Formats: sequence, C-alpha cells, structure tokens
Amino acid sequence: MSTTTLERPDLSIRIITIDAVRPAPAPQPFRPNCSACHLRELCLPGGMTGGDVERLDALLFSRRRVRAGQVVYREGDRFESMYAVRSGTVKTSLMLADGREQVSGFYMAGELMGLDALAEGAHASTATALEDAEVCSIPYVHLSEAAVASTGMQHLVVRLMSREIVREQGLMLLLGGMNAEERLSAFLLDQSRRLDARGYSPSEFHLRMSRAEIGSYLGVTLETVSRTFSAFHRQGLIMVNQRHVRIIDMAGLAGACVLRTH
Amino acid sequence: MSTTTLERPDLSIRIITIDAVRPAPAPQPFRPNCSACHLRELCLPGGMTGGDVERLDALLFSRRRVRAGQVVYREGDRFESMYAVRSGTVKTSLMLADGREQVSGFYMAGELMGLDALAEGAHASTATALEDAEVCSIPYVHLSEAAVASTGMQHLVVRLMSREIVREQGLMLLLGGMNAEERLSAFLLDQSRRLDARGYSPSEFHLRMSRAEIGSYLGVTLETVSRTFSAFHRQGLIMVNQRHVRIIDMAGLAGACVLRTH
DNA sequence: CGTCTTTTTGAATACTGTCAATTTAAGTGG
DNA sequence: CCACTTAAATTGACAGTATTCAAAAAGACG
Repeated sequence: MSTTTLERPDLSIRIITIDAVRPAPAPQPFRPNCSACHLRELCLPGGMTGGDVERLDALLFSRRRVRAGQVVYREGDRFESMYAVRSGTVKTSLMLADGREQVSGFYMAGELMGLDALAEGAHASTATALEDAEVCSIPYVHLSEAAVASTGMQHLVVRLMSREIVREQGLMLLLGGMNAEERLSAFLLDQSRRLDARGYSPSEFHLRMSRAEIGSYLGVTLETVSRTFSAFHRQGLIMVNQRHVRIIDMAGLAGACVLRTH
Repeated sequence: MSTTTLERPDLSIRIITIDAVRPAPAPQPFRPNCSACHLRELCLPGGMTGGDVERLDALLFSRRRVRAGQVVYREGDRFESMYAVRSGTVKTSLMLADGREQVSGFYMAGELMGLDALAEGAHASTATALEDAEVCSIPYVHLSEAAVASTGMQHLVVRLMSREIVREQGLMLLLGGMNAEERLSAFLLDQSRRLDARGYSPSEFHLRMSRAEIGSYLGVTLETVSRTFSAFHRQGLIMVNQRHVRIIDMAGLAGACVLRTH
C-alpha cells in the first residue's frame, strides 16, 4: 500500500515545564474568567446575557493542567465539580465487571464533562486526558448557589444536561442500528463537525484516540475499526495514515452513514 | 414445543367509557396532588421534604388518559410539559431517516418522560402508550418558577436529568458490548426489578411491548429476540408464552448477563 | 369464521469477532 | 545516533453470531 503523506498542521508541541520534575503541585492559582475566554461562545456562557456571564466569573473556577494519560476525575469519586475542557482532548470511560474499559465519550475544547455525577453524588465515569490538556473546574456548590439567584443560571444547567441526554440518544441510535461502516462514518463526520466549530479544518485532522478507544466507543473491535478505515481509503472516501485523516469525499462519507435496513 | 400455561394476574381490564364515542375532549379537569398519590415514593416527590411536596401540589398538574397506541407527545412538538406515568406503560421512540422507528425507552408508573426536550425546546422523541395509560402533565414553566423559590425543587430537576443520563449510559454499555442473550437477560432483569419496585411479582409478568419493539430497543432483530426467548426456555431459565414471562432461574438469567469478553 | 398481525422457526448469507502474524511507529538506553 | 524494546496499527484466515428471506403457526379482532 502506498504511503499517504499528509500535512500535520495540528501536531501539538509538548512543553516540558519545571512541573515535570517537581512533585505534583496543588492546583494552580489560575482564576480564569469566562467573559475573557476565547471559548466563550462554545462553552458554558454560550447564549448567556452579560449579567449571567459576570455571575459565572464570580464562581471562582480554577484551571488545571492535565498531562496525557492523567485522570481528571475517577469513577466513584465524590462529586464536587463539573469540568469544562479548555484545550486538548479528554475521554470518559466506565470500567466493566470483567475489567475491560468502555469508552463513553470524547470531549473537546468548550465541552462539559461530569454531568452524570449529579444523580448519585459520585462520578459515574472516569475522565482521562488523551493528550496534554487544560480543564476548568466548576465547583458545583457555587454553581448551585448562583442558580438560586438567577433563572438564567438554572436554565443553563438544565439545558446542558438535556443536551447530554440528546447526545447519548444519538449514540444509542448508532450502537443500536448501524453496521461498522455507518458507525465509523458517523464518528468521523461528528469529529469533523466539532473540529470545524472550533476553527480547525473539517476535512483534515489528527485523531487523538487509539483504534481500541474508537472501537470501544463505537461498539466494535479495534480490528474492525482498522479494516473499515482501510475500506474507506480503498473507496476513495478518505486518506488515512495512522491517526491522520483527510476526508476526500465528505458527501460520500455521509452517504455511508445512512442507516441500514436492519 | 409444549404450550406453557401461565397464570395472568396482571391482565389489564379495558374500561370502555363514554369518551370512546365522543370526540376527544379537552384535558380532563383532574387536579391530582402529589402528596396524596400512591406513587409518591417512586415518582417526582421521592425523597422530598414536606414543604417541597406542597410546592409540587401547587404546580397544577393535570392528569390525562391515553389509550393504547395514542401519542402523549410527538418528536418536534414544542416543549411545554414533562410527563410522569401514573398507570400503564409508555414507550419513547425516534423516527429514523429511512422511516424506521427506533425505540429509546419504556416507562412505567412513577417514571418521568420528556427530559430530552429541554435542550432544544422541542421534544426529541415521541411517547406512545403501549396500553391504556394515565399520565400526569407537569407544565415546565410552573416547575421552573417553583425552582426559583426552592433549592429543593432545583435539585429535583437536576437529579432526575442526571438519572436519565445514567440510564442511557447503561443502555449504551448494553448496546456496545453485549450479545443477544446478554441483552435480553439484561432487559428481563430490568423489567423484573422495576415491576418489583412497584409491588408486582418480579418473577412473573406480562410484557406490554412486541418482539419488534424489544428488538429495536435492544438493537437486534425481532427474530433474534424470539429465538433468544426460546433459547432461555430450553435452558430452563424462563417459561415464556407470547408476552407472558415467568422467570424460573433468576440467578441463571443474571449469569447470562455477564459481559462477554468481546 | 375469516383476515390480519404477531410470533415462531428454518435455511442460507453476510458481517463481525477471534486468533495470529506482520508492519510501522514510538520510546529507551547504550 | 543507532540498536533494542515496546506499543499501535494493519492484514489474513477462520469461526461464530446475527441478519435476511421465507414459511408456518398462533392469536387478536371485527
């Protein structure tokens, strides 16, 4: 097979800081505020009025660096904060009875994690950074207090949770009624759309997750993921080299996503 | 195959009322109150303090009868109310691009539907009664106003939504990593547990949904559902005759539910 | 009682998982 | 910088499971 050459405009540069040799320090004293954040439109404050954004700023978020492979929160941890991804990519996963890992989501800049924790007061999944990342920690007690004062804040929380419910419904459809090609094309189109919304190229990107993680998320084996990538390549829909993907035929890929007759 | 005879303690009696021949009347003037409802513990008020239950009573719920096959709300309808099932069974489903129906949930007495509507202000699924049923309609504007006054009410909504997220996560695990036998045993055990919580027999019950609906929900074909029922019968785990199920070996059925190695 | 729907069952096919080997990339230490 | 080790991805062969197509049986309903 010919070696596919792709530009790599999105390779992250690992910044080796002093932190790497010091023992892990306490959360950094960063006090980011939402009104100045470049993710304003995508993240929590999206669609909020000025007054409510100021209320968000008053919640004393803290920002935390997470290195590739490190955990943001762990399944079973007492619920204290929700987390917004500021940079990098994070996966959430559940540990199954037999010790295997089931990936339940991938989160990009501006997306919120940890909404499944409110039911039981403990996190229902584990969040792990797939690359060096930054997350904003949103203390729930503060958010909850703010919601008492402002209906805008109440609706914010409710809308975010409802959005998560709808997201999971989409995944259920995918897992319930699609074959391997449909699953992978839906996955690639979803990635493309979300990267596009963040100002990256929708047609050429670098996947931050392994074949095994994609497979777990999509409910197929890593071998099937790999084979399906190759099949798309042969069909001229994409160019793929390891984790680098270039979508050649966006419409064709969308066509592969039509639900099968079942 | 031998005909399995089962008692049917749960056959519903169709009450034919005058309503059946009159044109559909406006929602009945029932003003049920939560504090007197026998579903108090299972439903919205579960775990609430006296004051908050009184606030629920003040929300002016209305109760509505729904006949088998009728729709409670439809995908795309503007979101005005959430619904609690008071009696009967309701399914929620989504219409796929190719016209097929994908079942996303089954709801019993005390369970809440319509939480997926808050994100977009429109219902994301259609709720259809599987048998004659009664639902309580909970106007969201009233609930929202009550939440302004009471943190207890705020937490109620948030907890309910989080619970729905966790429910869907469980379904994702099922769809993502289980084979047909594991799916059906998980389904039967879930039905058993929920019927048990409502005071019905956990070991013998009447399914209100068709094989096709079960299959859609579990992500397999109706033929596979039927075959798997027969297989469980042969294995001595259950007795099954059409929609009547008696669980013979609860532990054995739970054993069939262990996640496969994948 | 006949019609329609639902359920069951069979046979053949297609798809995906499993096992195994190879290739490629990435990381480590001399 | 290179050899070595480890991990990730690809590919092939085969087996197993679920789907598809088809037909028959059992209920439901007017």
